[in-house]
Amino acid sequence: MDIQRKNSAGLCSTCPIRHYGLCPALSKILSEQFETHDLRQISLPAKSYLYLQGDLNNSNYILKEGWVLLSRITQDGSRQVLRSVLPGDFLGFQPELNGPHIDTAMTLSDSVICVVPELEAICQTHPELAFRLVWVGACEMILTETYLANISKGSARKRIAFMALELYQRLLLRDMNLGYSIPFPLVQEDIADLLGLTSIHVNRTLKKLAAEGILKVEKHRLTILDYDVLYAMVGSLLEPLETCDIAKELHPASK
Amino acid sequence: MDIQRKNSAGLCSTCPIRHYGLCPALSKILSEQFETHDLRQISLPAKSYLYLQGDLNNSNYILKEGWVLLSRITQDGSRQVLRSVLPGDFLGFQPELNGPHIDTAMTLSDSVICVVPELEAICQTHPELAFRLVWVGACEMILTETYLANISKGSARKRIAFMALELYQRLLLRDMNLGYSIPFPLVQEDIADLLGLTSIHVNRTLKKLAAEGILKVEKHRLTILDYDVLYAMVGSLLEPLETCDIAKELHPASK
DNA sequence: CGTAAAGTTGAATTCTTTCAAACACGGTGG
DNA sequence: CCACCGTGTTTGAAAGAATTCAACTTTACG
Repeated sequence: MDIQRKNSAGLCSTCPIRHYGLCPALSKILSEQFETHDLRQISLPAKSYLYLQGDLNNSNYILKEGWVLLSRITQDGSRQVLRSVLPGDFLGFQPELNGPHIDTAMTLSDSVICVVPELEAICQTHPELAFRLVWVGACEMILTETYLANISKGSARKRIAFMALELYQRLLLRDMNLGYSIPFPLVQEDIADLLGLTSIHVNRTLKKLAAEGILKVEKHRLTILDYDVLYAMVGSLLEPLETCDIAKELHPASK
Repeated sequence: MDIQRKNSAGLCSTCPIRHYGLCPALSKILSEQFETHDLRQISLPAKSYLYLQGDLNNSNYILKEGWVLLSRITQDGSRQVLRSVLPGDFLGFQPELNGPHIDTAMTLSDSVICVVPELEAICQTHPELAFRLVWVGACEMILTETYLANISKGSARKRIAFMALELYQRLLLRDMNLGYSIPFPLVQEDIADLLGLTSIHVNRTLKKLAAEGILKVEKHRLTILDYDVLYAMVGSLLEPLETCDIAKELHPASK
C-alpha cells in the first residue's frame, strides 16, 4: 500500500456549521456550544486524506464543504469504498474512540471539515445530543444496508442506477433547486470500488446507459437523462432511505 | 409476497436480561430499571416473525435466546438478509421510531426476546445509556460494513469462509468454551440470501469446502475443520470487528 | 508540450446463475 | 407400518455476467 498523505491540514476561522445534512441538530448544538470559541476547521484539497486506516490521531468531524469517501483497504490491496460523505454528514466515529481508525477518509474534491472535539464529553453535558447521534448512526446504517442489498443482488446496470439516484436524493435534501445534473467528483475507479465492480465494467455499463439515454457522466457531472427509467430500475430500494429525511430529525415527533 | 406470521407471541415472567452480546451495559441498566417490574418477554418458535417490513407496532428488543435474521424484501420478491442477530444483540431500532418497520425479523430457532419499552424516554433519564446506544450502533455498522466488503469483492468461497469465521467469533464472545463446532440454524437458502449468492451455488461451494477439509455444515451445526486456512482466506476482513469486543463496552476507558 | 491519469475497446477466461430434474429426510395421516 | 408430501439438498448442462489481460486513445495539468 503506497498511500501517502498528500496534503496537511490548514486552520480556518470560526465555524458557522451549516445546519443541513445528516446532523443539523448536532451541528446546531455544536455551533451554540462553540459560538464564542474558535472551532477548528480543516481545509483539504481534492484527493487528500483526512485520516488513514490505522491512524491514531482520532477525532470526529462534520463535513462542511466537499465530498469524501470512506474506504477500507483489504489485504490483497483492493479498496472497498464503504460510503460517500456529503456536506453536513458526520464522519470519524467508531467504537474505540481513541483506537486506530478502521477506515480511510479521502477527499474527492476540495473540502472543509469541522473538527468535533471531545464528543463523549459533549454528550454528557448535552444528553439530547447523544440520542441525536443514535439517530444519525441509524440513518448511516440504512444507507449502508441499502448499498449492501444493491451490491449483493444487482447487476452492474442496477448498481449504477442505484448509486445515481441515491446521490441525487441526498443532494436534493441539501439543495431543493438541484436540477437533474449534479456535481460528481468520482472517477470510474471510485465507482467501481463503491459498487464492487471493475472500472472496466463500469466503463462499459456507463457507455451503454448513456447510449440508451438514461444517464451520463462527463466532466465531473452526472446527469440523469431519464429519471423514470432509473426509478423503475431501483426505486423501491430507495424507500428505506426516505425515513432518514432531515425533517424527521428536526421534528421527530411529526412522524 | 406470501409471508405470514406463523405464530403469535407469548408472555413470560420477569426478565433477567443476560449481560452479554452487543449490549451488556444496556441490558444491565434495563434490568436495574425494571427489576421490580415484570418486563415483557416474547417467546417465538423457529421460523416465525417478530415483526414484518411495514408493520407499525414498533418496539425495540434484545434477543435473549435463539437466532434471528434481519432482512429486506425487494420489489422483485428476492430477499436480502441484512445481518444475523445473536443472543444479547439489540434489534428493532430505526430512525423513525414509530414509523413502519423497514426490515423483517425472522427467528431461525426457538427464541426468547425481551421488549424494551420507551427507549427514548429511558435515554432521557439515563444519559449514559444513549451514548451506549451510539456505541452499539457503531458496532452493528462495522459488522454490516464488513459484510459489504466481503460480498462486494469476494468469491463464493471467500464469502462463506468469512461468514463462518464471523459467526464463530461472535459466538466465542458469548461462550469462551465454544469448540470448533457451532450451532448453525441457517439453511442453504439463508446463507445464499445473506451472502448474495444462489442456494445452488452455496451448495456446490459448501460441498467443495467440505471435500477439502476446511469447513462442513450438517445437522444444523457448522464445523470449522481448518481454522488456519479459513483465517488465511478472510482473516484480515475480521480485524475491524475486533474493536467491537464486549470488554470494550464494559471498560471503555481501558482502550 | 510532455507526462501521468483517466477513459476506451476487444477477446478470452472464469465465475455464477438459470433451468431442470432427482434425491433424502422428517413428519403426517391413513 | 407404510405411503405420501413438503422442505431442503444435490447434480448436470447451458447460458449469462463480469473479470482479466493487453493495448490504445483521450484528457488533464504542470
